[in-house]
Amino acid sequence: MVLDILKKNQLSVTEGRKKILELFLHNEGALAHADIEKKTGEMFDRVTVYRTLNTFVEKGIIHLIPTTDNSILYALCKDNCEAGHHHDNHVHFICDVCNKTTCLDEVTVPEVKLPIGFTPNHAEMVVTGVCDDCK
Amino acid sequence: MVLDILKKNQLSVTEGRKKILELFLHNEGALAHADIEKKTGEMFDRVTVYRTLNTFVEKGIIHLIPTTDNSILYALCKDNCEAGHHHDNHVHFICDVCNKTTCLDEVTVPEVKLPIGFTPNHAEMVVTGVCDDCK
DNA sequence: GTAACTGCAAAATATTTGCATCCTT
DNA sequence: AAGGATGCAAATATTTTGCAGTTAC
Repeated sequence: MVLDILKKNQLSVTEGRKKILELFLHNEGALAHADIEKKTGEMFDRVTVYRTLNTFVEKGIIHLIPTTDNSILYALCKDNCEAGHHHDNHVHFICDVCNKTTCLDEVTVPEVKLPIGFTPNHAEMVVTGVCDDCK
Repeated sequence: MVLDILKKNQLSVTEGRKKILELFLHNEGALAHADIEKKTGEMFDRVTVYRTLNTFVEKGIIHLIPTTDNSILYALCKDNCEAGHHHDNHVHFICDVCNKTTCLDEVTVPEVKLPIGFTPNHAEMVVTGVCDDCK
């Protein structure tokens, strides 16, 4: 699985990439850079984590989730993402209690009617509240 | 106008707060910390800008706009915001060309049906594309 | 006069870059 | 073997904190 994804994206298979990609595959929900550092411990250099995450975003393996604090959240993209162009228009849910972010893959971002003159390209939606685990 | 807002929120009227609030009032769209520093020049200490923005957010004078890069964008709240609880559920638009962020006050965030177990509290929506100025 | 706000210095944190070395193909 | 990925060091950028001095009310 991990190998398939890396190869499909023409990335050489290294320990760091394998490990970080596994984290995303096993960990339902989104991860921040800090989460990944915590989960990988002393395994890799901090810089490697930065570079790996950037590479994954560029290739369309993971995508960015909008946040209001100044943090960057990453989550796995579903099948139909291509490099540089994502089609992941599903809603993201951030739990106020456990702070975990979940991709609601089955909930698509609704269309909205924009004022005259505005041409939409991509829409993101984030809902906060209480998640299934914390209810 | 500026004075009214500050007094209504029980904030003492200082040069920094007046100036920064004016920036938001005159500058349609959203501002990042860096924008404000640029526009105020050497007027205030960098730390004062940080503290002022935090104060404004706490009081509900401005609100945070979700972004996918790790930056914090601030925009004026409309009338019905209270300290600690915003009712600004309008859509934000970020232009791919000029990069300006606009509050689409007349476009409200649509409701979405969440999976069972999830209880919504607040929803944010960001649309990217080409704005009225750049079309 | 007192409480609150500011500026400065410094610490803590986060991110980027260059380069030599190592690993993948 | 060659190109790409990594680790380390260091430069940059960002944000927070403490404290003394100043200002608003």
